[in-house]
Amino acid sequence: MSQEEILAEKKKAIFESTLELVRENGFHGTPMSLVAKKAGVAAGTIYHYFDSKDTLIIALHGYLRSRMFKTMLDGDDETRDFESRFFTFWKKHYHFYVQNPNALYFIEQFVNSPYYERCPEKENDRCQNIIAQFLKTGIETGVLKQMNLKLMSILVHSSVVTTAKVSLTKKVEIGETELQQVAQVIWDGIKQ
Amino acid sequence: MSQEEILAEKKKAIFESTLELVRENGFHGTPMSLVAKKAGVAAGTIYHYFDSKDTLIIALHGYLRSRMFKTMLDGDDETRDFESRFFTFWKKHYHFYVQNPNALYFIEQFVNSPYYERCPEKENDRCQNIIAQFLKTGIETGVLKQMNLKLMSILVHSSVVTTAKVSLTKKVEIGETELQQVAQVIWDGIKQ
DNA sequence: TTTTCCCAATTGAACGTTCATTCGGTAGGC
DNA sequence: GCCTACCGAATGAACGTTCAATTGGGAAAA
Repeated sequence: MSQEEILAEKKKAIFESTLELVRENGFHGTPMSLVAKKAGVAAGTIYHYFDSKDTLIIALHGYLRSRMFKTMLDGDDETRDFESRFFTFWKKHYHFYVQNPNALYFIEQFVNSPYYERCPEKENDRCQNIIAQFLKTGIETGVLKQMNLKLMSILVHSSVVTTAKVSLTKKVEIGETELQQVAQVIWDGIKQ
Repeated sequence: MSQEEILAEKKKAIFESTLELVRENGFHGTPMSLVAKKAGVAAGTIYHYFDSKDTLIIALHGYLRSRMFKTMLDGDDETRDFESRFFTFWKKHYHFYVQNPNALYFIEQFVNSPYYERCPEKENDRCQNIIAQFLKTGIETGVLKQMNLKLMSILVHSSVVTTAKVSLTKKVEIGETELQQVAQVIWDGIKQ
């Protein structure tokens, strides 16, 4: 095993530990000592990889972003018609969040906190960009309404996030029927 | 001025102070000493009204809820047709959030934090209930799609919140046109 | 091949600070 | 004289961060 892989492993352990603890206890309820313990490293080790707690949290956010990015890209069959591509797309995003609840809650906490202000990638939300790029073709080909692209992307994205949160908190049982219904609502809303 | 009103004034000052500081610095970046200073009271005084910092924050959340509740109820003209009532309703909600950004950000931080788990009013979200009650008549009269009421309410509510956040962060300039557009997307999505 | 040396990785106890909370005391209305 | 509202310095625990010490693997020297 190479030096680099070991390095990556420790870093990853710290990330995973932080992710879980922040989800459970929030930013302020997550002491570095606990992060260290859960990650199986010494407290000082964290500071070998990150300058401070804030840096760690901002880095974790970036790490989650890129993981999400990778997951969300593949599996799009461009030969199919735009409508069914939209539904597949929407549901895939939904499932990603449901399968990664820790990431969802961390990110939601993060973007609503003052951390987000200081976040370098704030402007270039790649996750939003993936959606935007997809919707763009829909608008250009006249399948979707003429509308500010960014605005439409955010609306679609927020519907996914909202539905995932509803599902995870079990406020409403989300089966295949409900999933289809919600996606349909958004589709009917944006289609020309 | 009655005893009660004086009491209300100090309490309110503490609430407002907390609200502003939490919005700016997050929960963990808001020490009680600062809350006290900004509210113009002694640190100990806060503990005359609240058992702990957590209690204060949960109480503030309840306080904001009831203020929102009051604001959002009035101004509905039941004689008009359902569609235009929906648009007025949607926009009124939007404007409330835009005019109370501190409340919006506080609540968004709150509901995504572990505080929310321990929140007694978690189940009975009155704000969601107002929306639900309104949409209910729409579903019953066949103007809206047949769909889980709670789910529809949450979707509508989240679209309002999302749009307000977009507007406040100026990611997209939200004028009357854009506002109408977004409301239209949601309306087209839920209408029968 | 063996020995030496170096440096990055790692440790965890110790430090200094920050912060929530406490508490003894004052003021004033009833 | 009692009770409620209020004060703010003092307290002690918790926490982020530091640092002197240790390890181990690999490169350079022998």
